[in-house]
Amino acid sequence: MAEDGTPAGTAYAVADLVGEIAARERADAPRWVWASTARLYPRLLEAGVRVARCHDLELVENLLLGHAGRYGEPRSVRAASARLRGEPVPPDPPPAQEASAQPSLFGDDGDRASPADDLGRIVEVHAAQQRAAAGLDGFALLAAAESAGALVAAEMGFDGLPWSTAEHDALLTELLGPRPSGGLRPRRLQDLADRINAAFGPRTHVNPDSPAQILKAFAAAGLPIPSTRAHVLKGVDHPAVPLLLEYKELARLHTAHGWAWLDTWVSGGRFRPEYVVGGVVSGRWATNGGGALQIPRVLRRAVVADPGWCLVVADAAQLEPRVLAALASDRAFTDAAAHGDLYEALSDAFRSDESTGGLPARAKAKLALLSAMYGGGTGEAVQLLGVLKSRFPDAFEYVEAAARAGERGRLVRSLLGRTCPPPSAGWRELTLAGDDDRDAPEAPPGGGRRSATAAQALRGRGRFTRNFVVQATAADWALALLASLRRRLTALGPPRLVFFQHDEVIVHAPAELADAVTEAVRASAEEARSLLFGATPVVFPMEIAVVDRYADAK
DNA sequence: TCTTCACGCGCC
DNA sequence: AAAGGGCGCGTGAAGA
Repeated sequence: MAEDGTPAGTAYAVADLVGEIAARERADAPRWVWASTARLYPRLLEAGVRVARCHDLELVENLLLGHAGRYGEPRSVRAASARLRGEPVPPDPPPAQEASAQPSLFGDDGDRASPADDLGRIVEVHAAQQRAAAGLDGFALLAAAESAGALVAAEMGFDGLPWSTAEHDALLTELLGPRPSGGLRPRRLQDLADRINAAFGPRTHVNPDSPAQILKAFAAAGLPIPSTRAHVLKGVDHPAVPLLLEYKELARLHTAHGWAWLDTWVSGGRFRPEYVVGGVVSGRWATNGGGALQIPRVLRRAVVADPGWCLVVADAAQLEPRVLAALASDRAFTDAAAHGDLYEALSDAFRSDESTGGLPARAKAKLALLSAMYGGGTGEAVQLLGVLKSRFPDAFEYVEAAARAGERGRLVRSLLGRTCPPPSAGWRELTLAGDDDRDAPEAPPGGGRRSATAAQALRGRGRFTRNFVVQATAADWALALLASLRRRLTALGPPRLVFFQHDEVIVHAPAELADAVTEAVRASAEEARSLLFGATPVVFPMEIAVVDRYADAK
């Protein structure tokens, strides 16, 4: 359904739906209203059709449900319609079923309903969503940005990230040895495994892939350790330790991003992951398969532009603390965030403090900020948080308030209204947090001290909501950037968004358009800033590199 | 045998 | 006083 042009809900039959959509798009580029971009848009892309704008009913329904504290309820058009009519709400079809069924292009379930029924529900649900969004500050922008993100995600999955199989294979061979046949370990890994066994003595046999066996072997050697995490191993004096550390690093590369990964995920010189918009409650994207958001740095040399093309790699510098500055409107903090290196600008506040060891002032500022946003703070960070609190009280209070809200079982939201899930029933029971109005969480009604488990649950929820307001607003900003950049790139023609990872984008573009793309990225960052924060003095600088290969960007 | 879990590590 | 957010993935080990 097109949002404008044809009167809403007027059904007319067409012989060639994809062709009709292409024609309408060329004629007046409406905002297409459909059930699910993820299910429907790939079919248009296959047919060579791209659209400028859409309204994704399921994604928006999900945002609205979350805002209402009904996170996780069915989001299909059918379910949304049933809610409006007060009818029983059907569960969402499982993803597997979605994949195997051939859905109608616009509706969410074409096999039982007539197209007219589908259309009726779409019109009804769309109208209800628009009414709901109009009453919520920022929500219309959020809905548009989420929908635009869905278009970007489908397009990036379709276009793929330029990937050199030869470079990838060469890297693996350098680090691991030649590709082994069968399920054998690569030579270098087998070599390390043998030496690890030798280091533990003739009577011990360990599989270095088994944490349990490693723990036993260290215990037998008189060196009990709590886990086999790398930072724990680093503190142990034993000849097997350096070998194990090297083994773990290489084994990780082999299992997660080795030849099997290459065979599975790269074809035709492109890595094509499936991005999942709205896959993370904070608004960050997730991916299905391929681990697109966890590509190890060492593999970035395999991301190579086509001949005559370049990669414009852009990331938002220090995005989350800048978001906090703009959210909190902390005078001293926004001044620091008004230009250049935020941590450096904050350093003065931490420089005079000699009692916290040898960390440079910039590192102290960074540690304090991260602790405030993540809810961390052990040892040195406790003291640095104190500095933050006294020098930047509003910024400090902003995240503290979010943490308190979380501990009381309340919901917190991003700037545009993306809302965290409510705590589980188990959490409420454990923490006696059913009473949202009580104001002293550490002194529960009923007298006795709260159990250690309950205290831990409270703190965990506080950390979550503390981080949520910043991470989710950063995701708001990134989505706005993406939507703006997509529009600008369309105007340029060939350049394509090929990668997006929380605060970083890669555009694949003809070399002669590198400057134009760079300018488009800067303009998009600026547009995202003013869309979210209006006239804030906080800047969101982009670090942009034009390179042939991703590895050369930093 | 299949499923689920904990672990450990990659990215932001 | 202590307090570390969000994910995906492959592995070995335990449970059904």
